[in-house]
Formats: sequence, structure tokens, C-alpha cells
Amino acid sequence: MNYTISEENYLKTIFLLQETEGTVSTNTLAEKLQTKPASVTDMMKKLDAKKLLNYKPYYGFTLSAEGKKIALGIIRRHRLWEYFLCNKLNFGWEEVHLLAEELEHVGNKKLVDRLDAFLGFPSYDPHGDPIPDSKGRVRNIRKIPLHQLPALRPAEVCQVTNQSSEMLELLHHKQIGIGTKLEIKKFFDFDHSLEIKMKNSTITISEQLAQNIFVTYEQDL
Amino acid sequence: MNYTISEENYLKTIFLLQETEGTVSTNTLAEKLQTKPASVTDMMKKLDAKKLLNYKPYYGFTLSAEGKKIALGIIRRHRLWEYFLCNKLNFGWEEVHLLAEELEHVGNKKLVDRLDAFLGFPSYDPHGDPIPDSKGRVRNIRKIPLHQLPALRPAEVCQVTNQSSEMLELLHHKQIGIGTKLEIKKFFDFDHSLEIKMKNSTITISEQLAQNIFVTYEQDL
DNA sequence: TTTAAAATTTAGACAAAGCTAAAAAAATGC
DNA sequence: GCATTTTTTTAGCTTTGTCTAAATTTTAAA
Repeated sequence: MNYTISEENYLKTIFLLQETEGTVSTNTLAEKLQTKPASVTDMMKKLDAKKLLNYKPYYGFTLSAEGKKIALGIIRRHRLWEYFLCNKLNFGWEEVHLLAEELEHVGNKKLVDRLDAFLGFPSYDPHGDPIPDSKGRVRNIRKIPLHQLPALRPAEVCQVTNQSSEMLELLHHKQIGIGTKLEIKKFFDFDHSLEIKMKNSTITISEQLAQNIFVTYEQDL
Repeated sequence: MNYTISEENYLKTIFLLQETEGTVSTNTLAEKLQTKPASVTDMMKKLDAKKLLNYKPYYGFTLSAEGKKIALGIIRRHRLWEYFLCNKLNFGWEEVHLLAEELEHVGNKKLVDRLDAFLGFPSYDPHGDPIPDSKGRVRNIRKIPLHQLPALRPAEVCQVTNQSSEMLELLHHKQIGIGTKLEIKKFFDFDHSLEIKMKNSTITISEQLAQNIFVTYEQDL
């Protein structure tokens, strides 16, 4: 019922890798975890014995349903702490990952749920990754650059790829930041600029800017 | 420069024990840490080798200056997290100790200092114990029951020993709680009641009540 | 002051998690 | 289809922190 820090790190990393790769190999996992393949095999046997893994020697592994559940809990904690560090303690996004890596292993459910409430049940961490809710559910959302967002679809800014000071100045002036809720009102074919509606204003954004702003929106509904 | 969770727990516990006992014995420490005397001896050798301890076999141990410094850092983290849990996440004082026990091992200095600032640089944790500042200094304060407080000395409520609902009701009515600042104006010899001045009011308190309210005040000055 | 009791340390084992080096299985190339 | 390379696993060792049982030292008591 309770897992070591090491086990948790393996579970989390497998989860994240299998999202993109489908199945995870010994070498890939070893590299991600900065360890040796032999150590990975050892741990895989242990997690397999605990039924957290679908493991067939020489053929890679994926998480079992139970394994996924646990991994989602760890990821939830990680992302909530990242949000806390950025939005309450004023850390920059680059700094928070390593700190959250330590905090995520404090696994008390009540603590995490209260932290969630304290933060106002955020949906995304400062990097734009979705935060699983207290039941481990992740919103079925899509992350895309703003210029690809369908018109009239409510969305939320989750990431800004260009970090130049000019870009940040522009964003600041237009009052756009991580978490800003918006919706595209109109596309202009001439210069591919967009008219977007925000909470209290409607503004126009260039194609260039839109390409560097990533937003999330609900797939279903 | 970096210590394991186990080492930190030993250092913290020795520090707290030696405050009251002067020197710490193997058995006492083993009991506090819920482990066996033999394990304590093992760890003492290790901490001694790292020069964190004054250790003479069979004659107990105290922390070296360096050991104390590290212990104060751990205690600072512990008490700040306790404050956070109570005042931001609305946990009760009884609940926070175990949680803080885990959080205290996240040792990043910048994180802790920012948390401190976020909380408004509190001086006492929810149990009334003083929180060391970022340089490891603890205010030179004295904790005593209210009826022993010298007159006209500014003090702060830090602990309430009787937790009966009657007591809590009375405290609530008189608007006294942890952190309340007050000062004794007058002693009445007849019934040993006290007149105390608070921020916006002056009230009278019975001897019985005063015995159960603990306050801190600055020793020097 | 000698002896029994209590406290402390030593010796030897164990589990967790890692490592290196060697063996085995799978994939690739010709 | 066989040989070579790559990947994965096995075997055996190390460290950390724990334990039990035995030995030693200190303390207390008669």
C-alpha cells in the first residue's frame, strides 16, 4: 500500500514514457532515471511482484491498472506542488521541477487534497501539463498553439514557448499569462491575425504571437 | 554537506532531548526514535565520524556546534511547515506534526526562506514552539503560564494546555487565541485574578484560566 | 567491595537499491 | 541462415540502516 521513493520514481517515469512510446524498454528507462539497465531490471522484478506492471522479460513493460493509478497520484502531487511554488512562493517555472520532485513523495491524501483546494483546484501546472483530480482523472484536453484553436471554443493559456523579453513585454501589456481564459472570435485571412475575447476585453493578436502561445481546451463537449 | 532522512531525524531528536536533559543517552534516544539501542550506537558512530557529535562511548552524547546548526535548520523547516498546514491548509494542531515530519526533509534553503516570507515570518509554530530564523537564530524567549508573567511585559499567547470545550468557549468569548498579544496591567491579591490589556480591550482573567494559558516574552530587553 | 542489574557496544545478518562484469536472448546484416 | 551487435538479464558485491544475540562496561545494591 505504501511505496518507497525509488519505486515512486520508477512508476512516475514509466507512466510518462509510456504515454508517448506505448511500451517502455529497459535502456530507455535506465537513461531517464540516470541509472544502469541492470538496476532497472531489478526494480522491474519488484514492481512486477507487486502487480504494478505488465512485464515480460526482454519485451519491455507497461503499467498495470493499479500501477497507473499510483503513478497518477504521484503526478498529481508533483504538479500541484509546482503550481504552489510558482503561484504562491513566486518561483520561476524552470526552478520548480527539482523541488517538486522532492515534495511529490509526501503522499498524504488529505494534505494533497487540501493543497489542491487552497490553490483553487488548478487544472494545469506551470508548464501547461494537466493536473489529475483527487480521483486520478485527467481532463481530456488538447494542447495546441493558439492559432490552431477552433473559433468560439473556450480555452486556457498553458504555455508560452518564446521567452524573449520582447515577447514577455507584449504578453504583459495584453494581460495574457498562464491560466488566462480566452476564446477566438474571428480569424482574419488577410494577415492571419486573430480577434480573441478575454474576460474583460477583446483584443487582436498577430499570427507570430499566436504561434508561441499554447492553449488547452476540452476535447469532449 | 547533505544528510539522509535518517541522519536528520537523529540530529533533530538529539537536539530536542538535549535541550531538556543536557546530555542524551542511547536508550532514551532509541525510545524516542522507536528503534533499538544497537541501531543508535551505529548511527552515533557515523555522526561522530562526520563531526556532528561529541560522543564518548558509554557516556552519552551532545551535538557539536555544526550538529546544532543542522538540527536548527531541520527544526526551522518542521515548524514552518506546521505553521503552513495550520494557517493555510486549515489543519488542526494535533494533525500537523506527522505531516511536517515528512516535509521537513525537503531541505532546499531558497524554498524554505520563501515559505517563511509567504507565511509572514512567523515566530512560533502552532504548538507555541519558536521558529528559528533563516540564520538559525532562535529568539531568546521564555515560555511560562500567564499568571507568572511579570506585569507590564508584552507577551504573546503560544499554547493552551486545557482543551476542554468549556475552556475553549471561554477563550473564544474573550477573543484569546494562539498569537494574541497581551500584557498584564494589574494583579489582584484577593483572588489572584489578573487584569490584562489586549490590542483593543482590557479584560479580567481568573487564576484558573491564567494557569492554562502559556505565553512567550522576550527575555532580553 | 563484590556481585547483580542495567545500559551500552560489538558482531554478525538482512533488506533495499544500487553497481560491474559476464551470460543469455533478440535483433540486425550480409 | 548464420554471425555479429545490441539489448536485457543474471550473478555477485557494496552501502545504508536496521535487527538480534552476545559481550562488555557502568551503576547500584547488599
